[in-house]
Amino acid sequence: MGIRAQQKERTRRALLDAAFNQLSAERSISNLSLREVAREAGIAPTSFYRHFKDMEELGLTMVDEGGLTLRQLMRKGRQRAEEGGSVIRASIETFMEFIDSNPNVFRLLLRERSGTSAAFRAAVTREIRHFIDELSDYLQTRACRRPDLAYAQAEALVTLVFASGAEALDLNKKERQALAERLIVQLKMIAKGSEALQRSGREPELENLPK
Amino acid sequence: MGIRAQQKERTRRALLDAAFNQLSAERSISNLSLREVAREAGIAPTSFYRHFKDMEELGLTMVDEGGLTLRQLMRKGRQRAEEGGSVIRASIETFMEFIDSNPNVFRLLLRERSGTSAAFRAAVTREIRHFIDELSDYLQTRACRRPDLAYAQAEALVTLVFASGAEALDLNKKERQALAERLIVQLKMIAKGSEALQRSGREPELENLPK
DNA sequence: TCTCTGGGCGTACATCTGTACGCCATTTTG
DNA sequence: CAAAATGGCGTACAGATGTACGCCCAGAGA
Repeated sequence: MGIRAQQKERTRRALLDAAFNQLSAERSISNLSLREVAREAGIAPTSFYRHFKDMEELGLTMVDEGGLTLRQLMRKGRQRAEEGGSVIRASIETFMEFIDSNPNVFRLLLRERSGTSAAFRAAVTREIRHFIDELSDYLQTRACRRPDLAYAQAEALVTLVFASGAEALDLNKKERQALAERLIVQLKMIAKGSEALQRSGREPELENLPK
Repeated sequence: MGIRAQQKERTRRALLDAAFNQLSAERSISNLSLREVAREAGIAPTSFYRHFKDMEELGLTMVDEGGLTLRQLMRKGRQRAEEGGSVIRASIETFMEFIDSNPNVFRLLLRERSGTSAAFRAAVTREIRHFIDELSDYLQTRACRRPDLAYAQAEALVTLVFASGAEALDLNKKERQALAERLIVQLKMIAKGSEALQRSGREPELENLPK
């Protein structure tokens, strides 16, 4: 890569890093200012346009990167889990660690999911659907769930875990512990309930089974 | 009430109405401007301060009113339900009607729950906890759940219903239908799972029962 | 080597924001 | 009836924001 393109990529990163850096509990993408981001990145405000057309474009990139970060982390967590232990429990732990170590990235996803930009909302929704789909596949192959049940179950699991993560953001350690335990109970409910529904739904179809 | 206080209350309402009016899918509380709200309410910008110290204070009032609206509606829905039919199903229907007829109020609650103001987040969380508590009581008295199970179950139900509502905002009628059916399945899972957990948890304590 | 491209800069401008200050007019209070 | 209180207004200001325009100069390409 040319020396020119290299430098360009560098300042682009600087912009993204500056933007991520300015996120906090009190500051979301929509109240970032072009000028302030440029300032922290060490370039003139007008130079911003050499890299992004808009703050909206910057934001979309951030959402994508945030989603990617989370997805990669979960992939690792799943690997770690398959070396022994419950995949679901390992996933939750990984997810909670993510929230703990990247709270602002999680806040980003959380907020933009219901934010004022349809493009952002769609991007986050897409990201979450990835999770649901992967989990749904897992439930189909490992727990032998019917596709529709698997999807509904996966969606419920992800929804509850995500909501717990959101709530955890404002809690202290002790309260988080209680929250986590409640979450486990809720996931168990879903697991047991799904099992029950699967059984009750299967019998009428027995006569139609192949072989 | 004095003629003076009456007029004051009127413009206060005008401010709140103007603010609610400016909410939309693309516009949240945090991008309302004092000047614009005052303009739509028909008063000078500086007169705003005669009613609210801040836009923050206006916002908090809006959150409270939004929560109240929802709570009142759900109360009505529950009454309607007790005249026959499943309370849970009726609650869901009422909730979905609320989202359908007051989408911006729902968006308000949804957004501020993860917004940038701790006070707003707390207010919405308080509002949601009302629901959970009421539902939890219902489950304890009507379905004889243990308190901890009842609370976990109620929380899960509310979380899922709320999440479905949020998702519904961006969907067309057909997609909403599929979403609603999935939601029913998920709520059934939780009901059955909770039942199972209650049974499995009760037996070891049988010998300690009074009487 | 010479030319061209493009990242970065500074200046400049129009627009919007919140809000401090002081005045007026009417209601309320004494 | 006089005095105080108060909702509302207009003016004014300082600061911030996005962005149009034009210049410069280092690297890319011929």
